[in-house]
Amino acid sequence: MHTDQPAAAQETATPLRVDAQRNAARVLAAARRAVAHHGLDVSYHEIAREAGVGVGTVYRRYPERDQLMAAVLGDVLTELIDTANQALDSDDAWEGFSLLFTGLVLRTAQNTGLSGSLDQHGGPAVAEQRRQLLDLVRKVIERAQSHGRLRRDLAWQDVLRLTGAVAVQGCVLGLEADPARGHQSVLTVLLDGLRAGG
Amino acid sequence: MHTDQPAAAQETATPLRVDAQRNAARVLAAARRAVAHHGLDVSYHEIAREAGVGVGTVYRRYPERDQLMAAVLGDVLTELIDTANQALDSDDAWEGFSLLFTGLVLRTAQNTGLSGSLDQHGGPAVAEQRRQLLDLVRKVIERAQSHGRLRRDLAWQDVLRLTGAVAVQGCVLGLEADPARGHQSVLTVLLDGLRAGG
Amino acid sequence: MHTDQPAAAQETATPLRVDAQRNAARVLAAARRAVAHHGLDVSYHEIAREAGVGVGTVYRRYPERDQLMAAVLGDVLTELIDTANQALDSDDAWEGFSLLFTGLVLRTAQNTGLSGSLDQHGGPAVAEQRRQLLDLVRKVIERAQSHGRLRRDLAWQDVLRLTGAVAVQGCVLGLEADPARGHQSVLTVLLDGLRAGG
Amino acid sequence: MHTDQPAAAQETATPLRVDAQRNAARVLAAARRAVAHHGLDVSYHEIAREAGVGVGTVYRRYPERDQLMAAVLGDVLTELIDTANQALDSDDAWEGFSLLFTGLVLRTAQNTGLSGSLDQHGGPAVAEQRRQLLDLVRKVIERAQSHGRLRRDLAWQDVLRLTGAVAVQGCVLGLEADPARGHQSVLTVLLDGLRAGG
DNA sequence: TATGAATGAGTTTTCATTCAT
DNA sequence: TATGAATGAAAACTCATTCAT
Repeated sequence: MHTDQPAAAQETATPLRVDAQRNAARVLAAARRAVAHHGLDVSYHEIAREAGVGVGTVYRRYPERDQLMAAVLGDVLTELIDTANQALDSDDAWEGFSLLFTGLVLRTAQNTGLSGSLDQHGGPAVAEQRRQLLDLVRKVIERAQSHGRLRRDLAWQDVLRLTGAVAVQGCVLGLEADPARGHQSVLTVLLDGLRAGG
Repeated sequence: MHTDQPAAAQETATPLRVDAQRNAARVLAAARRAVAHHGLDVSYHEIAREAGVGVGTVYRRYPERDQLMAAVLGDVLTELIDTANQALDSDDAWEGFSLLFTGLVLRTAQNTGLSGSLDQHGGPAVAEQRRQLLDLVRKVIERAQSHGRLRRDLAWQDVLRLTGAVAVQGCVLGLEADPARGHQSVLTVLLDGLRAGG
Repeated sequence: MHTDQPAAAQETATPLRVDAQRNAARVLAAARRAVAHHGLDVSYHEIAREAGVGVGTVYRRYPERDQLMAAVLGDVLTELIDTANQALDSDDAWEGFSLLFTGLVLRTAQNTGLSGSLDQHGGPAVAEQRRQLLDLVRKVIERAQSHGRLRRDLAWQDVLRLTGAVAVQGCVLGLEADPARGHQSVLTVLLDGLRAGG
Repeated sequence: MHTDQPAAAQETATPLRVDAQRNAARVLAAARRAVAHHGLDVSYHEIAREAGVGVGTVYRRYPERDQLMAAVLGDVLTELIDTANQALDSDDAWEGFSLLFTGLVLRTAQNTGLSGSLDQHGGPAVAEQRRQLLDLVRKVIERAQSHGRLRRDLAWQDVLRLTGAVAVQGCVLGLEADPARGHQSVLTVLLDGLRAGG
């Protein structure tokens, strides 16, 4: 959980800030959980209840809904960027790719629909993170392709699209979700389908 | 679009029904479009506007929101059952499977989230259709597996889970949707990953 | 039940009229029952159901709600005018008065709230009936007073006001209605209170 | 007007409640007025307008219509119970009775129809108040009867029934209401009719 | 600064009235 | 002429957002 602690220039701030900081973190965490459970349309009341604070507190921290969602997304992106960097550091191009791909699939599954409306809004910070992540992803993919480990008949965007594979599992058919097994088998098929010579 | 025209034996029924029938079909079609565009939470007013009728008409037909959603789902299921039957009729087990799988993926993409709440509600008719479709799907999958065309290390439910693959494309990364290409490349990878010996 | 058979100049009307006439009577009777049960705000749908016809039929007969209520009131007034005439024919002034008063009380009890809005609307026919009845009532009351049988410290309007005595029995206290006994004891007290020398 | 100020031991309660308390009282008072004017079917918007608050506030206080009506009735009952207690304290049995009876008649006139649906609903608090009031009323009546001041040929329930006497004045005849005189003359007759030896 | 009561726009729902059949 | 489906205005109700405490 990465809170958006802006800069390091507030040493002399009021001591109250300790409380505030704790609350901010609580709200963000609650928001991630709430979004995961109820989707993008969670009410502020729901988030407030989840965080154990009043609605007003959530509004004080995030006056605009976009800001809150951007924070949630930013939190996810930060984690993904970490993963992508690790992937790029990996000696084996395929291993790196599959590590990243797995991460993307899993995060996506938890944050269905998130970002939809954040394409336009969401602020420059998130946009920058997104650009950064996409750049890393492209590099990981192209490295795997140039090493002959990842099929080349796909644009890197197509690979990214497969990321949503487990987002809504058999939704129309009302298949009961089985996260544990489900994700694994789905990933196996996807990676087999993506591997060069597959 | 399959309207719920009960039986074909009502030539002598009240003439009133002509209008009603037309409207019922219009409402259902509008509901499908509205749900596809605006998600499960479309307002009745939106559906009415889309159908070109008054709100009251939608309410007369579907006093409970669940009933309406069940009808929409039922409509989708009917189409899928048709596809599944065709798939089973196909001489080639793999061809049949890929036909059905493609259909499932595409329908799922259009109806993300639908059915979620219909597991509980939705009525026995929808439940029956669901059971029927799942049975067909299982048969198509097992036939392809027994013919050695579909990898055997997957339960049929896992195959079904892959169905959601294109539901939310690269959602967390806010990749612009490119339906035309997107679906095709995703399907290629999925089918390659699923084919026996993949 | 007195239907509003307008004039006698329709001997050559279409034979369909038999049906219509029957329906008109049914609707009026249903309206009286419906008003008695549900109050002045009964829905046309309720009346139609009670009458066993479609709503449209009720509307054809009474396009305006006032017309329907006026018809119901007219029906009641006709009966009361009959009673008032009998009262005036009675040899004994007190007996006549108490006969009429009893009738008024009982009718009123069944038609609570009726007429409220008909003061303004309701049409000239009802207004005429009302004038006629009030005139008769006044005569009956004044005769009883001049005969020394009815207390003289009351205006005839005050007597009329007592008519509502049983309209809403102990309404605020939610006393279960006991029509049979209730009306009788209430009437006894009222008549005792009204009798000269009471 | 008795607001439901629970106890008098909350001096140290949250200061928030000051506003809320004021609004609660305002809403209840407005509801009484609104019900008196427009009947039991007043819309929540009307009550809100009358109270000078938003609809939401009325809903927050009374999520169910029954609750609101129960509160209104409870308010009336509280007043009547006060009156009944005073009546019982009176030295003169007849004076006490007529005081209470007058109060009942007047309140009833203002709250016609109220309570009807509250027989079933309304909650245990209202039921208890009702029981309490009925008990007091019975006592007042029986005391007046045992003192030979109130006619004995009436059950106490019959006396109560006379309470509705002015609820709907001359309703069927559309007599213009004249509250000032009307109530007085009606009461005179009723009390004369009720007095022992009347 | 945190709280949750208040607000009112927007949605859901009902039902009086019209009108095609 | 009778019917009841369709209509849409108005009532009931929810909930995102504000703001007094």
